[in-house]
Amino acid sequence: MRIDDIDEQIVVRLRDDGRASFATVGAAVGLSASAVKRRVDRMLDAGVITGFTAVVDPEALGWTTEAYVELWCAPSSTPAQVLAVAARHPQVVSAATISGEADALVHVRATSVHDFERVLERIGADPAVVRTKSAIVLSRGVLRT
Amino acid sequence: MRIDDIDEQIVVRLRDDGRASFATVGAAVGLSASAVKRRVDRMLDAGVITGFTAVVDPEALGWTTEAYVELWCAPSSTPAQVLAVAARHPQVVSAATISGEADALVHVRATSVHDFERVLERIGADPAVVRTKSAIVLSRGVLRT
DNA sequence: TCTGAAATTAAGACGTA
DNA sequence: TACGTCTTAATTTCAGA
Repeated sequence: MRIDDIDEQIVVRLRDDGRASFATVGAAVGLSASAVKRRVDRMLDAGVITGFTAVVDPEALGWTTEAYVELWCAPSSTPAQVLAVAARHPQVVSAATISGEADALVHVRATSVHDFERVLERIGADPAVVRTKSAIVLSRGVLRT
Repeated sequence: MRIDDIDEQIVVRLRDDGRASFATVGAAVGLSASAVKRRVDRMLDAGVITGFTAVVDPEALGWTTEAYVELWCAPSSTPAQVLAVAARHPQVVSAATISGEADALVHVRATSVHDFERVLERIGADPAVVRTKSAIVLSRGVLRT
């Protein structure tokens, strides 16, 4: 899909405030509300904008423990299978196969260190996973997801 | 702040659709639109809900290269300083200090491998950073951020 | 792309339990 | 304190130019 300059400006405004009215966005980018809506609908259809969401403070909801886990997978299993293993747990925020020593990197948010330990055990217990190596997050710098 | 069961349900709905109307959310959780609005406003004030945003497909906007970079920082510098270094680059999606061997882990999105190399060089050139070790993302599994 | 009208929604005031 | 209802202003949505 073709994204022009105005589309990008619209995306920037909507990332900044996902509930901004089309009229407000239009005023900022120099279009009418309906023109903005049509562009947004088009980007939603094309998958450029996946959707809208509320940004929540994990700590406030009790997700106080955060960690990154490197995964080594068995020779007989594919990294894709390992990702599937990770995705089964609701504590897994993201998972990706990577270059380098480990095969995959998993981002986990748990309600406690104990909760994290449980997830780690379950992931490690899967036959597709040979070894794990985890690093607990001490403090957050940026989070621009 | 006290979050009750209904608040959590509201958060779930708004995470699923950040532009859902208060009436729609209310119908789902058994409240009137104004009651939902009051609760959402309260959660916004309390910082439980940080805001609303459009979820964008990075690939569609040209951010095709993704990587994780481990950082080792100089003895004279604090991990917090290292995070600040990372945060200066718009390509840095997130940064956190971690336990384990490395001092920090940085999540980067760049427009190309070349673009990523440039960021990596700049971060590595900072006096607070002693060493970096990066892993390029090969494929994404989940991304529930 | 804009305009304009109809339907929907947001936002706030008011009364109640 | 928290809820629902009601009212008004703003917004969305879709038609047509």
